[in-house]
Amino acid sequence: MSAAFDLPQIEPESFERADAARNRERILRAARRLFGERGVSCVSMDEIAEAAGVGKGTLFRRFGSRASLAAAVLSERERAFQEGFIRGEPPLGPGAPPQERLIAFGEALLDTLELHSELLLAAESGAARFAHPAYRVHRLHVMLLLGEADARCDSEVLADTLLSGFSAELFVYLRRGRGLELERLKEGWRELVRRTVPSASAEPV
Amino acid sequence: MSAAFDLPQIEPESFERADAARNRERILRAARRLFGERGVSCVSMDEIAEAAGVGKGTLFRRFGSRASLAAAVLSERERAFQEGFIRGEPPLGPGAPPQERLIAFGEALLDTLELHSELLLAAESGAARFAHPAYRVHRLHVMLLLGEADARCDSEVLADTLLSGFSAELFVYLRRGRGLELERLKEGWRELVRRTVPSASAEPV
DNA sequence: CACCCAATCGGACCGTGGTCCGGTTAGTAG
DNA sequence: CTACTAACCGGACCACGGTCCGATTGGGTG
Repeated sequence: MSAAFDLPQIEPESFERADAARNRERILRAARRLFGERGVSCVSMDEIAEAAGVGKGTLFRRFGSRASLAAAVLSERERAFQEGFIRGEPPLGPGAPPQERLIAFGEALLDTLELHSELLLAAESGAARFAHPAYRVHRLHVMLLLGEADARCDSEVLADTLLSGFSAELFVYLRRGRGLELERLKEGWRELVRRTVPSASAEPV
Repeated sequence: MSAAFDLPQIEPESFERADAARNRERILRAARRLFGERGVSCVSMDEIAEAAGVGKGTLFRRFGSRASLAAAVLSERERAFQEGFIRGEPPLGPGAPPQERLIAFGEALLDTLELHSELLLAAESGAARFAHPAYRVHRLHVMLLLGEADARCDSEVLADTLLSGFSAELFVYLRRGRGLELERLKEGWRELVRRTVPSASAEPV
């Protein structure tokens, strides 16, 4: 069922020269440090390159764009998160009814946003969000749960629509701009899922 | 009920010198023309300024940012749209049950996106979307309809969540990136509203 | 060890969105 | 008509993300 799940993670490409690997590590370390010290939005790519002791060309060759670098910094956490909802314990992982898993999934996304909204904001800039492999994994996961719960819906469209509520931009607006509590957002998500997705105990057609 | 609706539209600020007004018009005309001729994303602010016969400083003083200029170009259409759902005919305007109005509202948003996705993409860049007065009007409208249909929900959070499905970025991704038909998106929206918002004929608590 | 070439490096370079400030002008008061 | 000032004008200027290409070097081969 949920096989074929060897994730398109962002990895060191096939074979990498020793100096290239060393530079990737240096860059990631420098980025993590500067982002942590001064806030993601206050660090330029030039500064990261300099702090890493590396040319700007190298930085962009390795990571392609600012958004992509931010995503790379987050990739460890993302991998753990994916592990959690693919092979972890219920209700996030397999075993619980799909409605509950969906609720847990959204709550976990909100927790991630709460911790890393700045980085996610950078990572999603432009249309980068939808291009990123992680988004496809999330979408597939939600689609499967939706299909499991209710075969009648257009799970493809519904999955993207539901996920759009977890954009970093919206989160920052609601949380910082409007000052809403995290718990309130979670309750909103629970309520939305309860209304949208039939629970296991509901009518079986 | 839905009084206090004198919209915070983007207007010529209070009093404007004659040359300032002339320049605003020139800029808008030039922007509309260039956007139409070459595509929004292929026109720089420098080019607009030059085509309008105006300095760059003037352009930015008038419109503040690229996003804001794009929004101004769309403001006429937006005003007509607002007219439609505030004072127009049912089912978009007042008179129809809230569930139907909500469906019509979303379909109209999707039509606007279909026609102007490029401009909207530019207008929403950054967090500009939530800052724009038009967004607040849309949110208020959805909140009122939600409250009318079902007092028990957290209409504030739900309104923002539902509206997030109409971001230009998501639309472009679904429509161009994934090639989904417009009608399919509309059907997805209808289905979502049907599930989320109780119809008039449903249980009145 | 010497050779070689593909991969990598780094910093000069570009176009962009956005800011700044000295000079200019519209509109008013006398 | 003149004088005055607040608002406006324009283009030089800045920092940033991203590209390019000549110089360099890793590391396999004979």
